[in-house]
Amino acid sequence: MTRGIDMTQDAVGVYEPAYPLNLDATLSCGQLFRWKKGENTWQGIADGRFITIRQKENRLFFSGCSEAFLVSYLHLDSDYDAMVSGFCCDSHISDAVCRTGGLRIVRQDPWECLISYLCAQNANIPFITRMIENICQTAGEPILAPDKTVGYAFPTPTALSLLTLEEKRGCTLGYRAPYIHKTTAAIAADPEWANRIREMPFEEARRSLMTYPGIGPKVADCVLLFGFQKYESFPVDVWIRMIMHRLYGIGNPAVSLTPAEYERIRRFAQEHFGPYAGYAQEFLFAVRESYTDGKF
DNA sequence: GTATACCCTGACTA
DNA sequence: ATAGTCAGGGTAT
Repeated sequence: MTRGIDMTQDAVGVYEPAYPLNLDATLSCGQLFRWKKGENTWQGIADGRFITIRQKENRLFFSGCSEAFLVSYLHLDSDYDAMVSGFCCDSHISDAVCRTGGLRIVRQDPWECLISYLCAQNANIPFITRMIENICQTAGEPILAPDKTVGYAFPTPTALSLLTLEEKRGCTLGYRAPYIHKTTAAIAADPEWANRIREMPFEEARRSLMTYPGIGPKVADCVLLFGFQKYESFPVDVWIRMIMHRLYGIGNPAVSLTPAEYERIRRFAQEHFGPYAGYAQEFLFAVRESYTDGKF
């Protein structure tokens, strides 16, 4: 601003993170669904704006957002080494951290995060991406990128609540459509929902999220971790269960993931890794391909 | 409390 | 080519 440059629009900014960051790992690890990588540059829509980010050595070249937003979004305002050393309590997790150094849990918008992970149940990443894109095109505001291509912001709760159930089904949401329909209606009528949950202790926030239709333990844990920065959250999917069994002998991947089983695994992880268990989970997930050979 | 069928789509197999 | 199978999280019974 001081030099007449509008850093909130398409001017380019440069930022040198004070703590380690691996942008590729951060944006491609499956926590986000609206970023794609071009030549060397990541493009995405967040906070209702087109944003580009490129990492070169220890510098970030970005456009479309303020430096303050970038730092907050990528969680670059916290001491990485202090955080990571808190849960690097054994050789398995230390190995995963070394192999994916600089992975960050992005601060997502709670509302977008909640709907995204409601879509994510019983789906893979390409499918989830399609569902979210359909939602944005159907109910989101169009956004013109600097290169004149048109994208769509994630819709507000009100905008999404105005779609009929059938219009939501048209977004290839399948049986998730009624869940999203009801949950959206509840949230559109209750603007304070996120502030309330943010203030709650972890278990209470978790129970509160699980009262919304279609939100069970897994989706709730993802929303707490990615949308509310409750880093003790430890979402357990089939990958994490398999890894936890292999590395720590906890749980039994041969049977279906029952609620009791889910509970056992997450309690163990929260106890074992501590207040940043969710970060440990992301590192383990990031190296999951190492454990695909053989069966358990 | 716990097990099971079902919801829907896409990817894979026969 | 097309039918059948399966993965995946939440819910109702």
